[in-house]
Amino acid sequence: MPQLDSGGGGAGGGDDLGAPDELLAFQDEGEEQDDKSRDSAAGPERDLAELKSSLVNESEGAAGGAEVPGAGGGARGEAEALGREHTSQRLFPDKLPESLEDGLKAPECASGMYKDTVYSAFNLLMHYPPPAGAGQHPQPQPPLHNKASQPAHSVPQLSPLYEHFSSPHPTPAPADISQKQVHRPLQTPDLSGFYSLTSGSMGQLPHTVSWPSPPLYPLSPSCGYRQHFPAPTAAPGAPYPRFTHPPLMLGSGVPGHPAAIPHPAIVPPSAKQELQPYDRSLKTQAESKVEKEAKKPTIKKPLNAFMLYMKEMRAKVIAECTLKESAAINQILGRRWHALSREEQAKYYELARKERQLHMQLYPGWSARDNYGKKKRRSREKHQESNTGGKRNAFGTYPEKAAAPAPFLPMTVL
DNA sequence: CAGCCTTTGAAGTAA
DNA sequence: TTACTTCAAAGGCTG
Repeated sequence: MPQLDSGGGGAGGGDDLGAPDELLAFQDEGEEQDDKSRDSAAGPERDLAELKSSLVNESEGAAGGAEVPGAGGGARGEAEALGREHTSQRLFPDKLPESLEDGLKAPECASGMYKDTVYSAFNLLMHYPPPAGAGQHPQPQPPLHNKASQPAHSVPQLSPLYEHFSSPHPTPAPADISQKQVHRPLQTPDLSGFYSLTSGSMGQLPHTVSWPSPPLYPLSPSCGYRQHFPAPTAAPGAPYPRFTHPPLMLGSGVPGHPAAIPHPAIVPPSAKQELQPYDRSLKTQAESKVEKEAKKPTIKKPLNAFMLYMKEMRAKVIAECTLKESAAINQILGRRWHALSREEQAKYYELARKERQLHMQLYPGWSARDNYGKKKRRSREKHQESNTGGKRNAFGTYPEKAAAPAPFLPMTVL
């Protein structure tokens, strides 16, 4: 389990999933609760569009610890400022305007959501499936995860890794995987099995997770409020919650095997990068080398706890709040994230930790640095603006606007 | 159509 | 060690 409550535990090496914030985020449970009730008291009648626009306006003006005006926003912000030491400078408590939350409480938002649970991803992980091709490996290694309840011969179930690693894009053939990915410890049955997936072939296997007992939900049907209410009304014994996964492919994952599929985190280069034969003939060797490099599929960063949470909850928020803009959804999810109980968050931290572990095993030579510069960056002006304008720094705090704007120069400008 | 927005966390770089 | 940047997901929006 994550070292969330140990206080001093943190030094777990690379495996330490306890980020600084991880602990701090839990420090004001009570305040959060209070916060929720206050939130709940806010009127649900506001128009969502208005809320969205107010979100923009307030986000722009909310830096520097200024209270965002809004229905009850001041009191809420105050409470959070008092209760959360690490977020005392943060924008997020105020960033999502009360109005937006209000809007999310609109009737269409309270339509019986949360019959699912945030537990799903974590529990799935806890039930990592034994790989279909596990038996084919000569040197079975100890499983990464507790699979006590999983019969080794059963049809592989999806792990959460599948969930978020599965890509809508066709997966490149293993042979295309760069040398780097390569040391992939494919002798590890667990891992090979985990990633022997292809999104294209998984569609027919919706996955349902069974739950011993329905938990209570910390979140209310309206967006972002904690309200313990009985969960799901699903019939006893029925799968709970239903957690549908991307389809699963039953390939072996063994290199060279026809069904072997690389890690879903591997993103094939855009087809646009493919060269026409004519063009190719014109390329110099050096250029070809560059092209070849460019063709290497990108190994994505493993998702962190919040990303996993977002991935799981996004659809619910979208359905519940009829929102589609990710920026707004992410704000809601950010609030919900902080509203989660310690235990609930811990599950995602644990899940993320396992993700990282698995990722490390799959791509021993991979570094986050590998992907640096692969995304187009914002302009320097944007960076400076955001750095002085309320965007959080590396520690999750938000610099005061009044603070002397230390001239910031990006490390690299591509 | 590439990049922005927006969130948190992990990991990288620079000083 | 500290301070900061970049990337991870996602989908509407924008220039």
